Amino acid sequence: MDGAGPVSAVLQSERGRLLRSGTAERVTEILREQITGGLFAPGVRLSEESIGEALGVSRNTLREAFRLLSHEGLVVHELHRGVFVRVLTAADVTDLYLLRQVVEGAAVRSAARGELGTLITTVEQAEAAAAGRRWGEVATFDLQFHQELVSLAASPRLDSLMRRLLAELRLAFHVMSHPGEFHEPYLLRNRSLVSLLQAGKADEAAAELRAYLEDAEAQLLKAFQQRDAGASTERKPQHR
Amino acid sequence: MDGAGPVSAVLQSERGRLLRSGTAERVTEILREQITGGLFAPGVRLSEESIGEALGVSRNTLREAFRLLSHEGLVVHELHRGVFVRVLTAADVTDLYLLRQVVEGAAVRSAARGELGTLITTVEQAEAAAAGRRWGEVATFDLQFHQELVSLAASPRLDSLMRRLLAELRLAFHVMSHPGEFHEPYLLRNRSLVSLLQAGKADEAAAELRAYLEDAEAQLLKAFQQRDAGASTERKPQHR
DNA sequence: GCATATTTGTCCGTATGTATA
DNA sequence: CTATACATACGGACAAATATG
Repeated sequence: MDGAGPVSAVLQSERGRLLRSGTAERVTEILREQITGGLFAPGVRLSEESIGEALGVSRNTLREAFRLLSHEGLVVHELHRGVFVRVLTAADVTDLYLLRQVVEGAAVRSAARGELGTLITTVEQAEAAAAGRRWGEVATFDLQFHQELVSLAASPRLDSLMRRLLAELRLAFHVMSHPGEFHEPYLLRNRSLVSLLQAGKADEAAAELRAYLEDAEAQLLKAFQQRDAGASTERKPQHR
Repeated sequence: MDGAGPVSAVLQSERGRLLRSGTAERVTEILREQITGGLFAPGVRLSEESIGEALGVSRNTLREAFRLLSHEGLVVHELHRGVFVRVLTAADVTDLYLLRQVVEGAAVRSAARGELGTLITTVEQAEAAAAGRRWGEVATFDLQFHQELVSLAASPRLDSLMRRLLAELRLAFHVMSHPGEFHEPYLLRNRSLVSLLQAGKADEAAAELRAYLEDAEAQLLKAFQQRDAGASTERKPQHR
């Protein structure tokens, strides 16, 4: 056997030991990482039996994890059909970037000179990764930068909202041919954004952010248009 | 027996018939209504056995519903201790109103003259309820007004975010002696808000909204301070 | 501090209904 | 239309942690 797919047996080694945060939570984290990481392609059905067996958890526990992921929007639950990795549409991308504008915009305005140290560190890590052409790390640090940007607002709910937003966005990145390189041209803007924040120029920082988001959205939408244009001719059974 | 508490046996009559949206979803809706409606006091533990028996569902199904409610912030899941109705703090109130400012503010700005018809209707329903001193309806229509305000932004994610925000907020309202009357003084502001929107005066509408939120937050915080001040002397076992 | 009872966490087996080949 | 696969939901079981006396 062992044809369980991309699901690793991470849990197996820890099974039977004392559980710090509950099996369902850990299963949720693992699946979230697998989904946002692209190991499960959008539209793929997540079988209760195969995944449950691969992770060594019962279907009951797995279903609890599915409920959480469904609430986060990473999977879609269809009654009596199962859960499927979310397939984002162009409208979803537009909506996600509207949310980013609202959330990050508010954070920038309220973050006139907070603790910018971690922000600067992250920018430099991203630049170093880009210099080494490690695109995967570039993407990670870029997203981390914007997460930290929101954290300046010191709002727990904005933080978790942003975390979920970025998780969904990672689903969108996978429609592009080179998701990692996507982030590279925006590093300069991240840099100038922190400079403006350091100088206390909140309005200009907000404008810089808006430009960043508009360009990124446009670039993503272009990739989606290409995908949707080729979807009619190619055989890509969306799962039905 | 029948000492199952405030949980009605709504499900019982429908059991066995075809289920349109899954038992777990329906249990979630029922419990959400019971919690936000105040039938379960904040801090109360939701027993799997008693509630499962009262609703006529198995523990597994109930636990799926608990996961959803936990993700919405209405209940808190403590490992090996169970789920408890969320007890909001003053910091939570501040955070919730920060979110409201961000979300509703964005909606007002982007909603320069959308479809204001439903909004006006809701304002008038609220005013009629206030005239009849039906405070429960006043509260319902006031919240509905703000939900519809956000819907002007035409963003599915902002809509669901606002819905969850207001559900959490209803938890906060229950710390006041007369939660219903709380909303009455703000109806005039809702009215003037739509007038400003109709006139296309987006900036003034945003200012009116801000004043609304600041006053409401201050009033809520005052109630929380009274609660916290009396909490030390009275015996109110927070569940531990 | 200890022994006991209660409750949650997790798994398993199974019956039923729904969707799909 | 039938058959098969799978999700849905239930109920029982046991271990582990917590609450109680």
